[in-house]
Amino acid sequence: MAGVTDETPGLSPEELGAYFAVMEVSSLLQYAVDAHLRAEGDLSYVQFQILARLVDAPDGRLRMTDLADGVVYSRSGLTYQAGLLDKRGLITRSSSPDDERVIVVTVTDSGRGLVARVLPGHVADVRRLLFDPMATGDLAALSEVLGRVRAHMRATPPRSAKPRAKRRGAG
Amino acid sequence: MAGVTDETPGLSPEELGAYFAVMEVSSLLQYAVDAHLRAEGDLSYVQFQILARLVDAPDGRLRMTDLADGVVYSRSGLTYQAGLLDKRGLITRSSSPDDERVIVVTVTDSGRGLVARVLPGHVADVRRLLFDPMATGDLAALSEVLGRVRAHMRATPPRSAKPRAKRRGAG
DNA sequence: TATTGTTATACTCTATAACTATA
DNA sequence: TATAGTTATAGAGTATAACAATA
Repeated sequence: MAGVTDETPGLSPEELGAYFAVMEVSSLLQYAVDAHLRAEGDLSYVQFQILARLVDAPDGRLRMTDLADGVVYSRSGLTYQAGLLDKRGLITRSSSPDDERVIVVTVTDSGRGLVARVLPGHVADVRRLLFDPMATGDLAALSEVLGRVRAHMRATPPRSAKPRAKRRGAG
Repeated sequence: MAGVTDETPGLSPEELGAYFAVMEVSSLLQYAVDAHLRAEGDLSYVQFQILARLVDAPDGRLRMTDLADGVVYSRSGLTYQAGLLDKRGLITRSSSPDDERVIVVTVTDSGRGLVARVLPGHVADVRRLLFDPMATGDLAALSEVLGRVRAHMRATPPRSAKPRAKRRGAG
């Protein structure tokens, strides 16, 4: 892409390289991690993220909306995934006493067990691919840079952020 | 995930944070960029990558295999995407005189035009999301760290790296 | 036989819109 | 009316295996 046009705006060669590096590293990392999760636990990365969030939540419970917010996907997409996890006995769903509209998702022991089973390999993958090649100070540097970027991203809705049934002001 | 088990091996809280940051940043970045490409040029990120690679290649030509290697996907997946791009007149495909098995993919002027048209916005997205929030020195630091990681990844086949065509041993 | 690429096919995933029900 | 979630459905994308053709 370096020579696309003579007036390619904006990105210096270094920036372009950094951008490509981010995308390639994350792509390969996700590919490897996803493959491992599927092989070890028959879980997609999304499913693993859902379970991991639940395992980390107080009492292992979260509302559907909380999960949807975290995993970015649409509500119907989450319903689909939750249906699969439910069918496998990895989670349960029950309506909340406080608000009958709300569905509370809870990880089952089986779900916890599965997470515990795939986690070591998952972590090992991440370590091998992401952290092993790093030099001293790299971790701190990466954390700081990406921390800043992430904070900025979170504060800046993508543009056409469609909070589905939300968004009232702010056109 | 911090408290998954008492003996979660491997990753320190800082490493876990960095890992999550990498995945979240890349995910949001790709989501935003993909949305822009679709809106501006009716191109998926994968399709854009194919075109961008071609635009950057000598004479705007690459073999199918070269493209498949770069985009990671399966050969049939590339054939599918190439079919879509071909149908839209953004690329052409012709067999190589050197090796009749080989299909050479070439970007058309139309394809170049489309890339040129969506590139400014694409670049602007990347700048806004990835580089604007960075502090002085962040770019260099990120490049160095991820450069190392990427080099390591490239040198280390994921695992059962598909030998491209077949696999006979290893079940 | 090995390699390049296509095709047929089945499947996973995601998004949209319509719908139910609760608040 | 607004929110939480589901369902119906349709479409994009991907992987696998069988296939044809060339080396």
